[in-house]
Amino acid sequence: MRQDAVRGHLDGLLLAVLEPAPLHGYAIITAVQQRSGGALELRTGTIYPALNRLERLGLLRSTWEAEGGRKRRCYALTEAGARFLADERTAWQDFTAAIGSVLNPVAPHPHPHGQGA
Amino acid sequence: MRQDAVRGHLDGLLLAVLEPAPLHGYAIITAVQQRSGGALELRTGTIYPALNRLERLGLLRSTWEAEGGRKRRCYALTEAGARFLADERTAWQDFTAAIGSVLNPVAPHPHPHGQGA
DNA sequence: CCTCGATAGGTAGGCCACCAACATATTGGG
DNA sequence: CCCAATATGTTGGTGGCCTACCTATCGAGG
Repeated sequence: MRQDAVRGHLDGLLLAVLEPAPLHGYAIITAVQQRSGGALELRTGTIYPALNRLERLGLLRSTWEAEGGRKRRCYALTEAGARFLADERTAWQDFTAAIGSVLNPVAPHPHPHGQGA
Repeated sequence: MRQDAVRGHLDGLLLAVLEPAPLHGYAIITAVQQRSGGALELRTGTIYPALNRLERLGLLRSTWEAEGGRKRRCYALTEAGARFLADERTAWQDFTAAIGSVLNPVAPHPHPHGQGA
């Protein structure tokens, strides 16, 4: 799959994987990969700027945690983030419905006994 | 809806509306608009370059037709175009499945009485 | 001890598909 | 005559994701 295809839907993906529990960046990548059955492989250059942006927007909140001597930046969904995620889910459904109805239109009456297709 | 959202799916949309019958550019715009229930409004600056590209790729074939004194360039799906459209439909399903499974994961069994999972 | 792969976080620059704006021409109604 | 709708295109800009790169820690193996 073209990785570029996530364009416009990245924010929703990030917020969605953070919904059950906070995660750090590296874990977000693997979570998206696993949830999508390996289809989506986000890059660090993609998610870190996005996570910063989402935090600036108040949709995420990050805290530094120490796992051993290693530092992790853990991202958690805020209430605004949860609301935004709900909107993104609605937008996603509208989007797929729109594209889908063009790509696979409902057949205009296949006509059981007409002078056929 | 962000028009930009069609990014990466435009080719499929164009081929799909040309599947039932050939259309000229202006009619393609209105066809996509109608089929999507008004959600998708493509611009001339979007579709004309795309149509030219698809013709160069051999997925479309165009013919100039005269409606009165007015000239129309009519685009028709080629066999290669029909095959490409089939691939695009498959890719669309894979894409929505991937994003969808991240955005709306199957709930891991709230489970009334088991130590599930 | 040193190296290497996995883990972890991050920046800089490039690409390209789509968009906004513009240009042109015909037809028909007010 | 002028304007809106129909009809086809081009040019330049933008923005979001990717490629490539950099730093650093930890554990395993040589």
